[in-house]
Amino acid sequence: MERKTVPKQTLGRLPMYLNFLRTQPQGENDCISAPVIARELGIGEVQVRKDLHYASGDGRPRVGYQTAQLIAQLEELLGAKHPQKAVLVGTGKLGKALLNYDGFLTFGVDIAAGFNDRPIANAGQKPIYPLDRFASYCKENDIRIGIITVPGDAAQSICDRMVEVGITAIWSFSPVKVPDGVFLLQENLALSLARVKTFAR
Amino acid sequence: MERKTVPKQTLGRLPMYLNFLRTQPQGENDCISAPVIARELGIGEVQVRKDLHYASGDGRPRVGYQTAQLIAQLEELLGAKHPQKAVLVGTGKLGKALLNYDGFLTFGVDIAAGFNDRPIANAGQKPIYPLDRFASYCKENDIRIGIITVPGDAAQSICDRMVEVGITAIWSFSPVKVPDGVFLLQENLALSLARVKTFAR
DNA sequence: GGCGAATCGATCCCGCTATATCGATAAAAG
DNA sequence: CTTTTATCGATATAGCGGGATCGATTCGCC
Repeated sequence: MERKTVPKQTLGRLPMYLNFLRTQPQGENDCISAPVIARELGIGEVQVRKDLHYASGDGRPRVGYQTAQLIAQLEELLGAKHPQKAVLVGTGKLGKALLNYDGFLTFGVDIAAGFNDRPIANAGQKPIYPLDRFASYCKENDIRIGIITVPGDAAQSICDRMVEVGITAIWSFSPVKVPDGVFLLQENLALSLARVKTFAR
Repeated sequence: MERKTVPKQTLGRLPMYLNFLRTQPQGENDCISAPVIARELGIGEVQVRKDLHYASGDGRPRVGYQTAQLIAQLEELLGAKHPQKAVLVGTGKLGKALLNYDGFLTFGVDIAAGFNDRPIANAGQKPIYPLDRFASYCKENDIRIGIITVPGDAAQSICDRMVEVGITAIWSFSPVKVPDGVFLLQENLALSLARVKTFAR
């Protein structure tokens, strides 16, 4: 199983498979087939096979893939066993919610610290530092992942600072733009809700 | 300007344009051109024209688009002109963050009230009611949109109650199942962050 | 009024992704 | 042992989105 370039879209779906598989009952040698996964997740059957082929490559006809093995392979490909540290800037309600959510670790991301322009007490376990320690902290800890949960007008400047200290993947809840070479997942909660609205009858 | 199917990717960028345009100074007849927008947002110039064409269709050569008119057209396309009420259940950190976020109104959704199983003070403007008033409130206000921000184990029962009172579109941050005829947008923040991580080098 | 510059909208092309199809294979059934 | 069936992996096809190009149009300037 050598490095073939995994399509971006596929890369985006792999965590979904992993998440689904983990919720499946697994006996010792339980197997699961692509059609089943496809039906559960509402994806095309062929699509699933193609995606999984990037991670596994050994499914058996008539039975599918060994669940436990497939999970392991997905975790390997996604690096879930090698957690990476992330920082979060903007510890308002949303920021705190993310900071204290413990579900990220199961996908190999550890939000190591939060930052805020004003000192704020944190009810949870993660430390919250003032913003002036941001750059030094990121460099010392070799941070590559940044999360932006500040109000819109401050987002871009935070984003720029992140890029400056070497962060290469950003998850932002406010609109920002990044230079080439930096990955950006733009979350738009308002738009999501707007989409929900269009289906309300 | 009649119905053409707007590509999903485009739909994702439209709020970005709207947001940007709203931050622009607008005199009476100020205009803005696609190349300018493209430069500001870091998008291809042609891309911008194509996207805007779905909403507007009347830009003038050498000047561009009338800013105010373009904003209005984008708002129209995004449905911001016909606000609809929604309810939110689960006023933890995430729930409160959404409840007090004022960006939803600009896209045509008004979260009218929050609900919680235990009485909780709200720092913001929106009321938070105990859960036993949920059904009556929804029926009295003809609510069609529900937001679920409760912990995973309680989500399904909340979801069922929503369906029961006539809610037809649900935005959930915990995994739930809905019957046919009810639209569900399943949000999974852990998955999103996992996706971000796969791009961090 | 005519010329040049800038921008729009339309068309074309390319690459990527999704879907459909097909042969191969392994388990199950008879 | 043979047949049937479900599933895999590979290949072919189609559709969509992104980028480039081009003629058309309008404003500024002479």
